[in-house]
Amino acid sequence: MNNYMQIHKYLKQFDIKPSVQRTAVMDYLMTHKTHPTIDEIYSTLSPFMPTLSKTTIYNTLNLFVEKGAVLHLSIDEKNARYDADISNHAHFMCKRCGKVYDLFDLKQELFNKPQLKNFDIHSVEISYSGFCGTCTGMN
Amino acid sequence: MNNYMQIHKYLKQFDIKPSVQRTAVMDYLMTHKTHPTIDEIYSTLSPFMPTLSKTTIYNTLNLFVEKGAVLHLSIDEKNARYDADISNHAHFMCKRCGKVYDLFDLKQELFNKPQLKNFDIHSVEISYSGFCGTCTGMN
DNA sequence: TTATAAAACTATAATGGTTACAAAGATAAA
DNA sequence: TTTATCTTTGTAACCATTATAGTTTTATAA
Ligand SMILES: [Mn+2]
Ligand SMILES: [Mn+2]
Ligand SMILES: [Zn+2]
Ligand SMILES: [Zn+2]
Repeated sequence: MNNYMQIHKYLKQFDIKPSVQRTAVMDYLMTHKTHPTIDEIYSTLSPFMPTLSKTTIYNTLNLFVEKGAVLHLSIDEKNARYDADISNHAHFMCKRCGKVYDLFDLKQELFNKPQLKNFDIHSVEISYSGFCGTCTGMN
Repeated sequence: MNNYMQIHKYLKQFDIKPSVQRTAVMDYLMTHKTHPTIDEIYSTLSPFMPTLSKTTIYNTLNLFVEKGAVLHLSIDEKNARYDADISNHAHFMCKRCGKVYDLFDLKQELFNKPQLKNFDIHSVEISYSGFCGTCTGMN
């Protein structure tokens, strides 16, 4: 209940009207920091909201990204992934298990490069890929 | 002629048999440093090779990427883009005109980060997006 | 409250880039 | 030349995403 209030407040900060569906999606993103796909979000929420449509998940996430409330990640070639952590940080995707990991925050330096002088930068994405420690037995 | 010899040599370095089609695609990539899409490559080559199939362009580029002879860029959400420059460098894509620009080489530092200790890194991609100088009249 | 308009949601169809598949063609070995 | 292997080709299938149109919900105001 308190949680819903917080999410409503958060959505309003980005000029997003907090419908039931939107609140549920944002709630999911905030409590699952796994950079989920549309299908993962839909599959989890659908049993609790039987009339939920996958199109709504698409619409909702497109709106969130447009309003700047969540990040869209291109690191996974197969499916778009979404991140409620809108800070600038790098990601790693494991090609074996498919998990997407947070790595480190991007330094301001990356935005001050002289080569960027004539570009109006809207966003930056740093994507590593390879095998994670769990998959290689490295840790 | 000399050019073909060079391309053949280059392909063989990556263990790729230099067929006519493969040679033409690599030639295209080397002389057009625009990070082209499959369609751009196909549209340009097709008139000169009437029997050319778009599937061959797909097969060829998948092979090149697999063998490490070219880079696959994910910066463009709509279409895959390819780069014969296999050095580690950052890219910018203009959301208005669609051009993909080379920016700067990635520093070794990006591979030595302590947060990467437990990851087996195969590749890194740094993608900026926004508006380019030509589109904003900035230059 | 009731009427009306706007916004959001839903189901389905369409789109389009990419891959799967099987047949035809080219190359290399025997 | 025969045979096997590799490459190319055309078509069909796949599948994530978007477009569309109808329905439901929410907001506005009479
Ligand atoms: Mn993240
Ligand atoms: Mn490049
Ligand atoms: Zn893994
Ligand atoms: Zn531009």
